[in-house]
Order: sequence, then structure tokens, then C-alpha cells
Amino acid sequence: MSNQLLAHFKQISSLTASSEAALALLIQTHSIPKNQDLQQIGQTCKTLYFLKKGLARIYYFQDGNDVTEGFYLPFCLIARAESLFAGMPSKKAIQVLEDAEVWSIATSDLFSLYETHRDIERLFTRMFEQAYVQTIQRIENLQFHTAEERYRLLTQDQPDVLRKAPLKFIASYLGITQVSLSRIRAKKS
Amino acid sequence: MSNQLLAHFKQISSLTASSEAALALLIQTHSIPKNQDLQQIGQTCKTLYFLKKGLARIYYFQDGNDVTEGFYLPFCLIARAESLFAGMPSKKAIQVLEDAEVWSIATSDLFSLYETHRDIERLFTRMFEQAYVQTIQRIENLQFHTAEERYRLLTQDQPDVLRKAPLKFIASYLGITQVSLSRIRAKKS
DNA sequence: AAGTTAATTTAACATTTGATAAGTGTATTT
DNA sequence: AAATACACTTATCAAATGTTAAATTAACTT
Repeated sequence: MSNQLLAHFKQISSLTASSEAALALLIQTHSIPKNQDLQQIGQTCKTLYFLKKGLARIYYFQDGNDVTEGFYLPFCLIARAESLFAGMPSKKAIQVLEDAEVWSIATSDLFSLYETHRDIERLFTRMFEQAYVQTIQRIENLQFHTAEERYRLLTQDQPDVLRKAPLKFIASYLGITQVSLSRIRAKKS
Repeated sequence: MSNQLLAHFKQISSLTASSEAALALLIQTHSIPKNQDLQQIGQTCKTLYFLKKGLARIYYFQDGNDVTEGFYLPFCLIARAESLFAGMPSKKAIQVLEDAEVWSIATSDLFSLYETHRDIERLFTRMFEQAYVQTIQRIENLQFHTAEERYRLLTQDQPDVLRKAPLKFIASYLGITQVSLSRIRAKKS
């Protein structure tokens, strides 16, 4: 059932009844067990995902190290934009960190709908704009805060992530080692 | 004259003759002296800029420190996206680092054209997508490279910036102090 | 419950980076 | 040429983070 997701979409940008119906036909639902990859390294991003339940991350390997690029909570747009927009294989994977229920939309079908349903195009353009703005804010965060400040910000902004994700993933997300993160957590705040 | 800019646009995404003409009417040109702000802190971003000649940066103040968010070479889209898409005042400014010639486009006029000229909408959507992808790549860069690696990458990717911009701006762009950058430069590579 | 594995913390030491201040060089002005 | 301002480098020490390894805790299996 995609009603919840469509309701969420309509909060972002209005949809006509016909657009909503057309979009509903594209939305698939899946159950994904904990730790499974939703999309694997090397695949070109051709699907958008939204979690109904659970927690996901995008990760990749850098010099043999597992690096978490981002965490994704329910109703967030999950996509490997650098692959989607360039049409190139992604070096990143999407992994579910808990048993999850997932909505997916094939971009080929979606982009076809853009031609006839401008409100749908506007909706997704807006979601990507929001994702872009969040990425900009993340750079500000990485560029001029210490590791400890970045950790404190995460505890404020995404406490759910902190509760659910293993520390090793959080450490690489913050751009530090797990040992360093452990030290920061041990400090009285 | 905006011919060069339009030619650049058409490399990114095709435009009908009528769209090209409509767009040409929106493009203004300016000459800006070295060190002047194109847009100031506190203004809401309502204009897109492209350099014909020169070098620009986006910067802001963080705890009293001048932080350079990015450098922009000729023909790059320059905009404070976080302000444009949210419609909120920006805490960032756009500054020209050399005497520059600039093309500008008012977003209100541009967005109006979207209604009637879909190819124009597609062109700018694509430019913002590209900017988004670059932002994602910058995160990868900041997240798991040492300061020295980030400096080496900059020398490869944007040697022009390195030649033209003062070191203090480059240092904050790399997320380090100027002293630290000086040390890195002093090392034999 | 015992045993096994994975996750997290702690410890010890090395390296990097920051902070501050002093020094050098380069334009520019007078 | 002297004086000034600005950009960049160097030196010194302190703080933060990385690296490696061991110790502890938690989770999972049997």
C-alpha cells in the first residue's frame, strides 16, 4: 500500500488526482531483511527508494575501508544521485540496517510520466532540491567543525540514527575512526 | 553579449530557437572589480550568475572565521542553492577575486519561462543536478582524505584556482588553517 | 548455560593539525 | 629609500586524531 507515501508526497508538492493515480501505479513495495543490500556496488541507479519502516545507509569502499555516506530514515528519498544523473554505474551501495519495508519507483517509468504530468516532475525536482540543500549543509558541517562538534550535531539532528546504527558506520559517516568516536562518547558532555 | 553563454548552455541541453531568444532577453552582463561582492550576506538568492572572465568564491563567517565554501571558474553556475530553493536569506556571499565579467539571470523571470519553455526548465534542472553531483563528490573528498590528500586533489582538479586564489581562502576551502596548508606545501611531494 | 562471534571501549604511542607568535618576502605608498 | 601593509612561511608547543593491540561487553548460537 502506497497511500502513506503519496500523502507524504502531497505535503511536499500538490498532485492532481490523475497524477496521484498514475504515480501510485509505479510504486512497488518490498520487505527487505536486515543487513541486505537494496542496491549493489556497480549497478547504475535506476530506482528511487523510500523506507516505510527501518533504517538504511549508502556506503562504499575507499582504500578497503567501508565508508558510510549517509543514513536514511523513513520517508526520505534514497537514491545515488551521482549515478542517476550521470547514467553511470555507482561505486556505492544501499543497505538496510534493520528489517525494513521499502517503496520503490523505477526512474525510467517516472521520467516518462514527467512528459505528461508536470506536477509529478515538479514534485521530484523539489525532492532532489531538498536533498541537494541537505548535502550543502553537510559540507558546512564537515568543513569547519571538529569531530566532537560533528558528533554532538548528529545526536541533536538524528538521534534515531545514533540509537540504531552500529558505531563503526557512524564513525565513518562523521569522517573519523571508530576509536576516536568511542573516545568522544566517553567524554562527559 | 550572451552568445558565448548560450552556446555553453546548448552543449548541456538543447534549446529551440525561440527558447534561446527568450533566454537571451534575461541575460544581463556586468563588470565587477576585484574583491567586490556580487551578492551580500543576508540577501535571498534570486539571481544566477556565470562568469565570463575571472574567479569567484562563495564564503560565509563561522565563529568569526571567513570560510570559503567553493570556488567558481568561468561558465560555472554560481548560486547559493540553499537560499534559492528555500526562499530564505543566505548567510553566504558571492565575491569576485579578480576583475570579472559576469552574466546574471533573475530567477523570477527564469522560473516564469519554465511554464512555457520546457527545454529551458530542463536545461537549468540539469545544471543544478550537475552542481548537486559535484557537491556529493566534495563530501567524499572531505570525508575520507587527509588535508594533504585534499590539497593534492585540488592541485590536480582546479590548478587555476590554486594559481589565482589567496592561500587563506584555499585553506578554509580545504577545511584546514593557513598554517597547516603552508606546511603541506613545504613538503616535498 | 557455555561457547562463539561481533561490537565497543580502553590503552599506548605516533602523527597530524591547531594556536600563537615571530620571521620573511612582496607590493604599494610616500 | 623608508615605511607600511599584506601574504605567506617557519617555529614551538598543545590538542586532536590515527594506528595498533588488548580488554571488555553485548549479542548470537548451539
